Amino acid sequence: MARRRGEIPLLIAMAYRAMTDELHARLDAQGREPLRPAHGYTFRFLLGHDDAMSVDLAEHLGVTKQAASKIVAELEGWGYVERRPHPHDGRARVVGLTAKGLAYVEEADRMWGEAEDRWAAIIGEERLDRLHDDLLGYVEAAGDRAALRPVW
Amino acid sequence: MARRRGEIPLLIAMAYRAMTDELHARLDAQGREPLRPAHGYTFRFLLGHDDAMSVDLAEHLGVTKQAASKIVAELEGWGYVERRPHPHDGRARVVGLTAKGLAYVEEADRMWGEAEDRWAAIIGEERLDRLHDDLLGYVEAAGDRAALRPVW
DNA sequence: CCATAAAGTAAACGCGGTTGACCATTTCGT
DNA sequence: ACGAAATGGTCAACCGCGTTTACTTTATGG
Repeated sequence: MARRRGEIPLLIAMAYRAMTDELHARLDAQGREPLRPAHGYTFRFLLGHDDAMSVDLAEHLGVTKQAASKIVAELEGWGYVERRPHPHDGRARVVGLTAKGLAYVEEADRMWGEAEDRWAAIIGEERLDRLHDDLLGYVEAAGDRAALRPVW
Repeated sequence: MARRRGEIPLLIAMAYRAMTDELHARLDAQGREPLRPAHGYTFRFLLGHDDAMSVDLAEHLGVTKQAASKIVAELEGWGYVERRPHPHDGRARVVGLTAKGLAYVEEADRMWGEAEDRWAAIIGEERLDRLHDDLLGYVEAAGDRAALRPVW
């Protein structure tokens, strides 16, 4: 297919939009709390950082520590995360996923997996593998810029 | 490379984030008005819809007509778009890009093109072509869900 | 030790969207 | 053709979610 220069970023934006749309439609149908992308990104961050503090989350999401603190408080109220005192630092609190939070991530992964399957049905598994590698190549080259965080 | 199921959507999110980040950093450096992604999406929509009304833009962006109207008013104030009375409908106003608006889209396309070039340097032109086709395949299958609009 | 930095909290504000009410014009049903 | 409903647009009030500003408490390092 002919490719106009500069078209790929637009396609990425559209694909991203379509996929998140689909996920959130399914989440709504489950009658969950109104989770936003920032919440999902929070869960993923906590998964990979065992003794994370609010301030670490703030840096990862690219927001102020107050905003991160609000997000954590909200998620704590819903039972997705919990805060414990930091073992060595009296000022700090450690944020961690609860069983409910972990279950959400697994559920989301299943849904993303299904989206992938539908994609695979269109272009095939091998091309999906290459797509994965190509995306990974770009993301790794982008470094910190490619953090998993909200767009605006 | 090994691929975890459900990983691709996350990579798309990261790639999207990295690319928009890069574009907006460049726009800031140009000393432009503080254009947001919704503005860019507005320009693209106007490009493809010659006699669009605010209400059409609202539907495209997935916001209320009041919000779309605010966006148009703001862009009009900055000189990127103009509003003219609708030829056949006394209630309506037709929104169109000005020369400045058109120039912005061309500038953005150049920047996206450069982002593509850097990507091509990593994975090669042929793979970029396939990436384009694969993304297009997904986006076309997603239909209306894959509109070019903000994510949340 | 004491000055500075760092984690967290609280309150006021601001931006960008929605909701609700309304006007003017157009379209539709009978 | 005429009245009712629908449509494009605007205005004002509100609200969610982030920032700014200010402060408290605990660590850290000359």
